[in-house]
Amino acid sequence: MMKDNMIKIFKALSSEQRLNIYMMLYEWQMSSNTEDSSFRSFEEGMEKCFTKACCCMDLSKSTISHHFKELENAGLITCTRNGQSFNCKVNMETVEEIRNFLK
Amino acid sequence: MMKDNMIKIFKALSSEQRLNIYMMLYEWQMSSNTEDSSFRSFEEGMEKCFTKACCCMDLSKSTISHHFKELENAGLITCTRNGQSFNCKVNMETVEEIRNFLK
DNA sequence: ATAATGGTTCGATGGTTGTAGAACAATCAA
DNA sequence: TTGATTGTTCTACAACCATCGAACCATTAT
Repeated sequence: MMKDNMIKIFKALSSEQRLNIYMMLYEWQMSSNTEDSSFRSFEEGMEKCFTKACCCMDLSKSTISHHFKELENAGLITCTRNGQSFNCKVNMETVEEIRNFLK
Repeated sequence: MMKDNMIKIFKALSSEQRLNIYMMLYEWQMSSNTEDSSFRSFEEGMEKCFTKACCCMDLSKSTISHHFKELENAGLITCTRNGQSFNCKVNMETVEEIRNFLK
């Protein structure tokens, strides 16, 4: 993993709000994997995570949109449009690369 | 590990210069462990790392001092005064805690 | 005592970032 | 078609941050 990427990643996780979003996504993803989600493949990712995030957090839509883009740009999550909203999934490979970077 | 600590840590590592310093310290520490350092205990840490950092980086002393403090404040390194200069060591426990935070 | 060395602290400054709101675009429902 | 829902983009602003130089403090050497 290039150093510049690591900087982007650390920067993305260094904002309280972004870390909140990331942790929420992480936990939603974990729990949705054990719940009844047999109709939805893992690849599709969590549904309506933007909307859910907006409900949980006291921030404007534009700000939350901005934060999602930062997380995506850092490679921490991947978002795929699905009609009006989008689905989103945490990139476990990136998490693993951070762990490796830290020896 | 508290979330607030993680934010501090990520913030500390999200600056290019600070990440440079941290990586230098890390590598100095690793190499000094395998070299002839039989007279110096591990606990004492790397000697004159501030001076060494000043030589390697094109930044003013005050800026480098500031960055060292940020790394120390985040718990990533520990500095102990030794006369005029100080010794410094990377906190491996903190690295391990980041790895654990990332599942 | 005086000077030199190694870091720290302070104040200023320019750049970056987090945030909101308004206007917009795209999709869906009636 | 019209209106509602979901999210994006733009502009603006305040807060924060990286950086420097100067003045400073503490330790060591002369």
